[in-house]
Amino acid sequence: MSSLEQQSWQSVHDEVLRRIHTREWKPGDLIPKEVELAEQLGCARATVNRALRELASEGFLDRRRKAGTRVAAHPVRRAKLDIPVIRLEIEGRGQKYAYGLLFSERRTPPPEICANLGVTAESDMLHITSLHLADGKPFMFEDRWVSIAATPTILDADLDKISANEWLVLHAPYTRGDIYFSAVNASETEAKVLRTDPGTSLFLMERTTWENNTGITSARLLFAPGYRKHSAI
Amino acid sequence: MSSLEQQSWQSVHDEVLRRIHTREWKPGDLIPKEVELAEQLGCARATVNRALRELASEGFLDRRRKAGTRVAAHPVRRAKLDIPVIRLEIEGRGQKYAYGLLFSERRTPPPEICANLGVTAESDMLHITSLHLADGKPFMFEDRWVSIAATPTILDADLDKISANEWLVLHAPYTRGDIYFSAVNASETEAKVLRTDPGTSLFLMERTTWENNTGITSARLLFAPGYRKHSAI
DNA sequence: AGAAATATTATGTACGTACATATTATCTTT
DNA sequence: AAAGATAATATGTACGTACATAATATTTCT
Repeated sequence: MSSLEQQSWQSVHDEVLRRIHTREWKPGDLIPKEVELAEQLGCARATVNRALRELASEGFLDRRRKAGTRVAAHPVRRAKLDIPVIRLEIEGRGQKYAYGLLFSERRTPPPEICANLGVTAESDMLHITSLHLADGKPFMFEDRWVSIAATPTILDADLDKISANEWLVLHAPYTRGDIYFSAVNASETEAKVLRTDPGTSLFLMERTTWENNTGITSARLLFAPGYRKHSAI
Repeated sequence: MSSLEQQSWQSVHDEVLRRIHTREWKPGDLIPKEVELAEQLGCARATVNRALRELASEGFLDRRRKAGTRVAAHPVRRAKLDIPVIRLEIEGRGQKYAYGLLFSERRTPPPEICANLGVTAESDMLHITSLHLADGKPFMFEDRWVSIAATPTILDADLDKISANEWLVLHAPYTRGDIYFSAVNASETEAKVLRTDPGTSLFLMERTTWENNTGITSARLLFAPGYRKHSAI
């Protein structure tokens, strides 16, 4: 509002957000163009541009060349979800992390894994199941398939010492990934591993990652009862 | 790598990411400073700055003034989760949206809501339960508390026509919010509303929002069996 | 030697200019 | 009037310069 001296892109960001919040600019409204705002607020267009770009990426504004900038008609909130290595997630809660490899086998994948990763049924893959513990209690059950063609060095990794989860993050960065969150009833075996009862509701995270259209790994992460994933917005 | 003519911040972004992916720069490594990179890649420092800033916000780099820029030692993936209005989520799937108000009452909140929103037990609040349907089938059961002090105009809203979910997004923008994702077993009443069996595993989203430390609303969104929340990464 | 003051440095940001690009608006042609 | 070509325009981005800021490194003081 006051066009005093130095303006930072943060202050422009906050001022625009204030006008949206107070409904001075309503959803769907066309807001002044960058040059006008810069003049109003007493700063350079680059500064306004940075602020508006930020607000657009946060979902508050819709911007299009020539058409101008509008307040988002249907504000879509973009939650930022941190997906850290499981060890760090557990240690971040102040709990002691432990890990146990349950099973590891080199074989060809079942149909659903082929479909997920886009590989053939004859692919050379590593199938690993493991359990992550927090303060000695089962925390997460990991069932993972890794393409050996995409990451041959995983055969040298000592998966008794370091989890596939962590090894992959450090040695096989990916370019693209998918995550699905859902809820499932524990099967007999899942319940046994996680020391709970069959039928208990469990939080499931399914992750698939690619490096330039080459499927790397597909994992099914099943969390112990009571797990909650948090996100600020 | 080739320091030819025009360079865009995107190309710098991709080149740096390539060096991280190929482990030319390993986790923890200090990378060249902005001026050096700009020289190497044949562009202005501002361009390098934009690219590195982006990579830092994506979690690939850690940057500190004077200390320089390092490849993130523990890559934390930041998934971006879109939280649209339920109506749009359903329509986006190509299904027909419908909505029914189950219950609406003006009363004082129970202790857990007070704790969530940071309000007193004598607060004037609106308690609303409703059902969102996709193609005529129950999709999501919403149990919501709204602070009347924070948003008095909600008393004028016709909550038979527009859901509280959608009304609040359009009329009560918030500055801060929390989301928790988890899995729960359906209770008797929840199962009845969502037309499933008690004990079925359900995906739960708990949202609380504030406007400058004033609690606005706290909602419990319970999704029908089979629901999966997707996120690209 | 240890503490405090000072210099150094890499990132952070602001500004003005210039040009690119996507889209809309306008004008021409048929 | 419909279709196609052309002009106009708001955002997108690149660059160079200048200065701010935070953190580290160095020097000075006790």
